[in-house]
Amino acid sequence: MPLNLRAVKPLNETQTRILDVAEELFMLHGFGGTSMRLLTSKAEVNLAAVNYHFGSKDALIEAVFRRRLDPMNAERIAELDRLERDAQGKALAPDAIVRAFLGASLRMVADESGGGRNFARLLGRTYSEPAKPIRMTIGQLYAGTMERYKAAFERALPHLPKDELVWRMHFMFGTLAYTLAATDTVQLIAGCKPEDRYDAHVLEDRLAAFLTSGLVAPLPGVRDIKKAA
Amino acid sequence: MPLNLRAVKPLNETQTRILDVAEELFMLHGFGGTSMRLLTSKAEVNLAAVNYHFGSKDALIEAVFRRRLDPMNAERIAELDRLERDAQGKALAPDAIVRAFLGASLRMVADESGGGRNFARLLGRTYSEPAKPIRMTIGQLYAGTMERYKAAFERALPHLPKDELVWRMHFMFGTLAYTLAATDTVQLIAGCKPEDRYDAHVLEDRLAAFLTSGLVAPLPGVRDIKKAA
DNA sequence: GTCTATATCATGATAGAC
DNA sequence: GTCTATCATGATATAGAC
Repeated sequence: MPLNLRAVKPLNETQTRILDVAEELFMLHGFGGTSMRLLTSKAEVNLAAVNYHFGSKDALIEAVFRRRLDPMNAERIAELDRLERDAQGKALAPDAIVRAFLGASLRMVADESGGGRNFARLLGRTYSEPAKPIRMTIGQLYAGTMERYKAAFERALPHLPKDELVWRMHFMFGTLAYTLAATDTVQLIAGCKPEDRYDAHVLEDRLAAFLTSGLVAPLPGVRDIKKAA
Repeated sequence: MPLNLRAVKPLNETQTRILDVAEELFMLHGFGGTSMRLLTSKAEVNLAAVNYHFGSKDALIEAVFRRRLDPMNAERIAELDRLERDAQGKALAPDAIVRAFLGASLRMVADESGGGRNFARLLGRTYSEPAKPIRMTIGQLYAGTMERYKAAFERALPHLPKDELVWRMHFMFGTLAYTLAATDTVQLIAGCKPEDRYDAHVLEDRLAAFLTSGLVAPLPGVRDIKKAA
């Protein structure tokens, strides 16, 4: 699936309904597990409508991601821009960078309408999607954002070797992905009060405390020092 | 798929070959994306062999997991037993518990033969598997181990509220799952030296440093204190 | 036990009437 | 734009010869 760089076209009501149902069913059953028959019947559109409006199932998958991911990454970049402007050339605090990165995802989890929440879970799951074209499409949508955040972290953590930073950012993505993918499960296990279950602020505090500590952790001992020598 | 509590039967060569190919193809293409035709032709067994030896595709999936997960969890429990015996009643260090938990997974990544490595990636991916029966099967195979580790962490981190601990353990699983699932990717990105790419010790040091810091992190500030009040 | 051949069904996509 | 009908394909599972 080649990456489509065009801006997302305005959508009519049928297209919106298809996208909404698609992100719910993809989240529940995966891409392969969601048939066009189920999708179109749930969306109350004709079986042929997906092919008419999007061209193919693969193109529909891409449209589902681009509808939310493009604005989400724009938010992340804008937030980093804002922080760097305010810092007037000083390096940012790691905690601030982490929160800037988390914010856009967690606001999506908190989305009252339900659509954003479905997408957040779908997105978390897709980091470990088996189908390579899908992983690559998502990867390309993220590439620019990743470079910006990596540069910010390098300035904030100058003592950290580059490869260690890459690993730690990877760990951070994993934590976030898994949290998005399984939000409902943990919240049940942890016995959250119902009103807090989708409170983005509480979740952001928990994640930021854990991740910031991990990112700024002292370097691993003997074995790594031996490597560095 | 109801959980099968029988011990895994000894396997003949055909069954072993089917399981080996299955874990590779499931890792590469997912469960739904792997057809019995591809699987049996790659394993050089007859199309009917899977149904003859395992009963169905779903039963094969369960067999793939039980073959490796049962011994892996036994290792984790044994390691915790050993640590607690040596500590003679004192609470364990968080770092030691983390390493005990990681060890079994990372030895699997380091498995020279390749089979264990395939399984590790498959396992990482399966934490966010859409199909609920599969998630539940895996969850049940883990349940006992989880309880033991949770109890150990509670003793090691007595100041940590229970629900915060559950979240942080969840974050830990996410990091590990994502690392297992995407091991090849990061190691390429991070530019590891080829000889270190599957060095379980180096990876354990990196993960343990990150995760231990996250687990023992100071509690999140204002908003969480407000909640506790 | 192994294999061939096949039954049965569901899928994604499309042609063509309206 | 929407719908019905249908095609070609590939899936799991099994019956029955050897």
